[in-house]
Formats: sequence, structure tokens, C-alpha cells
Amino acid sequence: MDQDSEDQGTSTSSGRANTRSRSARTRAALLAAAEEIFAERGFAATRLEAVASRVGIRRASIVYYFKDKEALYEAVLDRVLGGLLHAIEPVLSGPGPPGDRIETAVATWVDYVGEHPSLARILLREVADAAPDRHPALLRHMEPFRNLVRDQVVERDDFDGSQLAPIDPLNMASTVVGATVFLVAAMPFLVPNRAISPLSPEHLAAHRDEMVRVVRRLLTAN
Amino acid sequence: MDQDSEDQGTSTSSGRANTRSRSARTRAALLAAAEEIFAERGFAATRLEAVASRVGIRRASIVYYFKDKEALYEAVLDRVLGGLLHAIEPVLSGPGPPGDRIETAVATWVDYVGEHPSLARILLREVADAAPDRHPALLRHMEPFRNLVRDQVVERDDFDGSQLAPIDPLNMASTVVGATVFLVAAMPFLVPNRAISPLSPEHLAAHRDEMVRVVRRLLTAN
DNA sequence: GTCTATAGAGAGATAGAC
DNA sequence: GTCTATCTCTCTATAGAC
Repeated sequence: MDQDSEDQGTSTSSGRANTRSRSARTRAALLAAAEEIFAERGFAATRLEAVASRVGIRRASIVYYFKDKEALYEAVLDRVLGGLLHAIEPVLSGPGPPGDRIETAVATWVDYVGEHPSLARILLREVADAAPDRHPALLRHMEPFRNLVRDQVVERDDFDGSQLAPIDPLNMASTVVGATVFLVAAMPFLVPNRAISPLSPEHLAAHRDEMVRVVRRLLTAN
Repeated sequence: MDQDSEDQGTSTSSGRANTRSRSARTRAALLAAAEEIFAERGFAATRLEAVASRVGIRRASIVYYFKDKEALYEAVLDRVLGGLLHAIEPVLSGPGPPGDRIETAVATWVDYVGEHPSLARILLREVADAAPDRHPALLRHMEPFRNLVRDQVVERDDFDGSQLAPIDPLNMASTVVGATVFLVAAMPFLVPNRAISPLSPEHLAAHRDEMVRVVRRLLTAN
């Protein structure tokens, strides 16, 4: 989950100042373009031609940075999920009572996705791709998140000696995540007129509050 | 939205008893197979070869029933959304106070999707495909649903003279639909062991109750 | 680093026999 | 109704020049 793995060294040897820099910039542009296009079209429908041309290079040149289409996709997943983890992990592992932190994390999650619609679409597709056998690429990138959830559950058990609400944390997480990604992806085209707006701040705020209420009840009740 | 458009007549003329029947059965099998495969792989990744072979015919024979891949997909959408409408419309348009009917419709929705995981995946993909410009095929099939929602809103305004809760019905619907389809698609592979189970009855029941609570609060509060 | 050129594999669509 | 055969196009991956 290495957000920025610019690990092609600072130029192999006796590096000129900007040798690495151009490469890094092209690589970053490639990742950004791929993220958008994978999100909008899905893996199978994405044309490497489209990714390359958006960056201003030729299709065959992509291979200099990424072995093949799948490696590119994996790198995108890594980047996009790394960003999410980076946003959520600190608030979830911070100070304060577990319940509060979870609520804050949910609010953070909603805001983050609202600002990163690509993430919403990619999650939507990854989950749709999940099959009894064909585990989606997502699974390989989810361990940090699973650990976060597990730690929270453990902490909550410690913190609040009372019988924990018999919630399945995965059930809860799935519900919140699903509601948010669907909303973020769907609203822009469900709302008749404003074709382009990603998601109005009011809608997003209402949704965020609603999600916080949902987890609050789930964490409290029973 | 014609659930079963077996409108190739009862055999063109002087029909033998089963001529139409074989055709209809193949067509139905094709639709069922296509629904599953489109749901699991998505439109682009679906191979007509896979659909044909599951039905026991050759790829080229599909064209006898459906002009091309896209026509097949449209027919699948039509079928699957028709089934959903068929399940929900009566309870939403039935007797009783609007609020109650909406809550019952939500419960019906959750149960229906739980029994039709293909629908969950297809909705997930359709929403992910939605783009500022590229309106997904789904849009063309959604009018009946939009009408249902609109009628409910109107009725509720009539019924309950008090100021209606200032909820955006689309926001609410999107949240519920998203939460449910995501859960239905994700649970089977999020839960470690039981690789195959579509969704445990307990999880589904908990989710259904939760969704009903969510809409109840949204319809009441404010 | 980026390009041109091409190999090679599918996959959808079509024609026409049975 | 279903099949075989084939056409054609698109896209990925690779080789190698600059």
C-alpha cells in the first residue's frame, strides 16, 4: 500500500537533477488518467490507448512504467485505496472513546468519497466482480481495512464492558460503504438537470449525517 | 417493460403444438444464462460464447433470438427490472397510509434483492457506468420507478397535511438501494469461510430491519 | 523514455447449408 | 432453429529503432 512508490531511485547513478522527475511525472499522470478511465469504464472496457493518449504518449510506452494492463490496474487500486486508508486510519486510531471515533471515521469516509468519485465507481465495480470463486483484486488490498475494523471491535469490547451490541461489523461497514458509493455515483445522473455536478454539498451533508446516525444506533442499541 | 414478450405468436400459421414452445424455452434459457453472466462479468467482459454454451447452443445461434449483444443485454435489463417492478409496485400502490406502504416496500425490496443477487450486481454495474455524458442503459428502464416515487411523494403530501419531511426522495432511495445491493453482492465474499452462501438469512433480516428504520426516520423526522 | 511496426489472439457479426 | 465457416475489427503485447 505504498502511496507513492517512486522507488526507481534518484536516478541509478550520477543522476542528473531532472531525469527522475520527468519519469515520475509521467508515471503519476498515467496513474491519474488510468484511475479515471478504469473508474468510468471498468477494467475490460478500458482501452490502454485511451489512457496513453490522455497523458500524451503512445500506447506502447505505458509498458515502460507498468508491465501490462493488469499491473496498471493494480497500481491504481493501490493508490486509490491507499489514499482512503491515509484519510481514515488516523481518525480511527486516534484518541477518544471508540464509539466517537467510529462516528467521526464514518463522516470522514463520506466526505472523502464525495471528493473522490473514482473511488466510488471502482468499489462498485470491484464488489460487482466478486464471485464465489473469482475473488476480486480488491481482496488483496483490503487487509489494512480489515485490521482496522478488527481492532475497533476489540477496543470497543475492552472499553465498554457491557455486552457489545451484537452487530456484525462487516454488515455495518458494508451497509455504510454501499449507501455512500452508490449515492455518489448515482446522484449526478439521477438528478435531472445539472448534468455535471458530482454531488451537491447539501445532499452529501444530509447523507453524511444520516450515515452517522445509522452507525450510532447500531453501536448503541440492542 | 414486458416481462415475457413471447410475441412471436402461437406459431405463424397452422402451428404445431410445440413449435413455439421450443423456441420460447430456448429464449428463456438464453435470457436466464445471460442475466447471470452479465451480472457476474459485466457487459464488456461477457462472452457470447459463454452464454450460448451454457444453454447448449452455438454462439451464432443467439442471433436468431437477439439481434446482437446489446439487444440481449437490453432484454436482460428489461426482464430483471420488470421482475423488480412486479414485486414492488403492488405494495407501493396498495391501500394504507403512504408511510406504511413505503416501509413495506423497502422490506419487500430487500427480500427481493436477497433472492436475486444478479439484480444487485447489475445495478451496481449500471450505476458505476453512469457518467456525465454516457447515460447508462438503466436510465431507459427506470421511468416506471421514477413514476412510483413521484406518486408516493404526491400522495404523502396530500395525506399528511403537515409539512412533509424535507427529504429528497431520490437521496433516500439511492441510499437504501445502494446499501442493499452492496451488501448482497459483498457479504458472500467478505465473510471468510462459507464461500458460496449468497447471504445468511440473519444478516439479510438485520439489514432489512435497519433499512426500514432508516426510511421511517427519514419520513418522520424534521 | 518514447516511438513505429507488427505479431497474435479473441470476439462479434454475417452468410449460407441443413 | 441450429450449425459451420469465415470475415473483420479491435486490442494487447512485443520487438526493436531512435
